[in-house]
Amino acid sequence: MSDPPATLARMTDRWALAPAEGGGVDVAPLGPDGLPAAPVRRETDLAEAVRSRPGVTRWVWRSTAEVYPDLLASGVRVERAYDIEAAETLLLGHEGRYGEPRSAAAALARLRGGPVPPDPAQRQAEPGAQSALFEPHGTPLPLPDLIAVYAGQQRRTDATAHPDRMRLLTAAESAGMLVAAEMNRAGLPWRADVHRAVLHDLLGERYAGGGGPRRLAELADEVSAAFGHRVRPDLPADVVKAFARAGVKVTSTRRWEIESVDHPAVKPLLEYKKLYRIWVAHGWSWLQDWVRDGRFRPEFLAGGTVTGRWVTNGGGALQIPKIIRRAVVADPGWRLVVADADQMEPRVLAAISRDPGLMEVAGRESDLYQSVSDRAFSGDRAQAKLAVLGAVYGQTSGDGLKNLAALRRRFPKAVAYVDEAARAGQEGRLVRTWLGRTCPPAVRPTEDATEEAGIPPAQEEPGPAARPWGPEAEARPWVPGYASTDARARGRFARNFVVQGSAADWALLLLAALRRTLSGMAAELVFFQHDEVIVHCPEEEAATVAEAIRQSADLAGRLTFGPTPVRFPFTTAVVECYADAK
DNA sequence: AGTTTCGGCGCC
DNA sequence: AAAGGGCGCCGAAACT
Repeated sequence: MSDPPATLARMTDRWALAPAEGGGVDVAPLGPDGLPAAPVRRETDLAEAVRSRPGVTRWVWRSTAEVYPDLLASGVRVERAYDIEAAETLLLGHEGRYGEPRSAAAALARLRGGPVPPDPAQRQAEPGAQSALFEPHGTPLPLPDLIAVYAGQQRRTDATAHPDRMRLLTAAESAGMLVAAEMNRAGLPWRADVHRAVLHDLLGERYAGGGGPRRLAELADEVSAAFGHRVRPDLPADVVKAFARAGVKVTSTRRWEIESVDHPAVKPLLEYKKLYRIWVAHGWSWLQDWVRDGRFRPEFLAGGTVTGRWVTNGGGALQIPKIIRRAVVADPGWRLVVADADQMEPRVLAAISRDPGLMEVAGRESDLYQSVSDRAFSGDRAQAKLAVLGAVYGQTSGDGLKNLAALRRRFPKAVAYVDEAARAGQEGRLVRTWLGRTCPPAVRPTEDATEEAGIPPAQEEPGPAARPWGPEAEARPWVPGYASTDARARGRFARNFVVQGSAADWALLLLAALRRTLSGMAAELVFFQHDEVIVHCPEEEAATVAEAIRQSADLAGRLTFGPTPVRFPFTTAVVECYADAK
């Protein structure tokens, strides 16, 4: 290594990086304007290029998923990154251009005025899924082109209503992608033997009658006996028919509907459904598929949803049943620090709406739902919680409405905030999180579906009134009133979006802060689920980690929402087993 | 026979 | 009592 790179690294903290053909890598330092401060250098080894420049505080690259796993495999971590394609997705959304191709190559084409290439991965996505997912190894760009896109993004960021927030958002999303890649590498400690013991305890021997577990076979027999004839409890149609023969009308076999039925088959049936679920979703074959060498390795995808929440690929990592968490056990001498944000959504609502009453309540660390109920629900905590969640989710009937009225009297600005989001969503206007992540005004069908339905590829404004979309739009033309269900659904989506999405903004900042604090330690982030993190660390680091989480939460609150009295307390447990955390 | 959708339920 | 947001996963059913 010659020494100019190291020198430059001290002068300028941002460098751009792009893998080059033949396993090499191009790097260049960036000036304050986002343009190269020195000529592009071709180097032979990606990891060495990064490792030899410890002074770089932010690496600008096309795609974290393209570059970072290789770096981690070489034992190299970076302090910060800027993910150009993640930023492009956020910027396009903010500009009301959801659905335009988001690749760096597309961004370059828009910059240069050439034909815009479609995103290859987008075509395969689910209709309307709007996944932020990209093939990690999409079209690479030469570094000078990539830098041009980056500089353009800086200008577009500056042009937003709140450039500081947008910068924070792109930085936070990029940090999330670093964390996700690191968590994917670490894996969640998982004791297969404990998992098997739990399964045996619940389900009996793996192979018994009919090839399934013994306990399921027994329960199926009990269900059949209760009906007086053979019924397969895993077939909804079978069960509905059996109830009908017994003189009980049910329209589905959903738990809440079956629960109220008075019939001897109900009890074994519900038990069967509970255990069947464990068996198919987290049973022996799941264990075989997803757990290796004492680790469960799902693939975390930051920015996998439009609200900014993450998703996982494989193994249902964000839906691990409580009972199965028994198998998540720290390594010998290590601990799990499990931290769960307390009443995150109403606290976020307080922070974004600036409702004086709700901010005051959320300014305390004590149970927020209890405080709300003391003020508006005569101490009935359960009602208060339902009312708050109903306001956030857009409940439209039942006791929720009555409770919503009570909530509105005491916390008018908070309810007005989500009401306005819902109205904007219904009317097809843009709705944003606090940091500027933008809700798609309407979900657009894929190009294929659009062509089939004879709908022109949407260029037009979303329209003053929400219009139906997709194949059924042709079959059922929109008339006022008729499609209100769709418009209302979009209203509910938008209502929830501002809260869930702003909460996701905050959670990303939390992760970023926590990651930085942990960087010199043996501790590793191993799990993240919306408002909950797990850090795996040596026993002696546990107290430090717990404190780091608390401080990171405070910092994230201040960074995300600016000066606010709202607090974001965590319930933190230091345990050997995840199941013991609650 | 292979692919997509549905039903139900797990998590937040 | 019964219902509102976001996801993923599985087998069965429905389809091509």
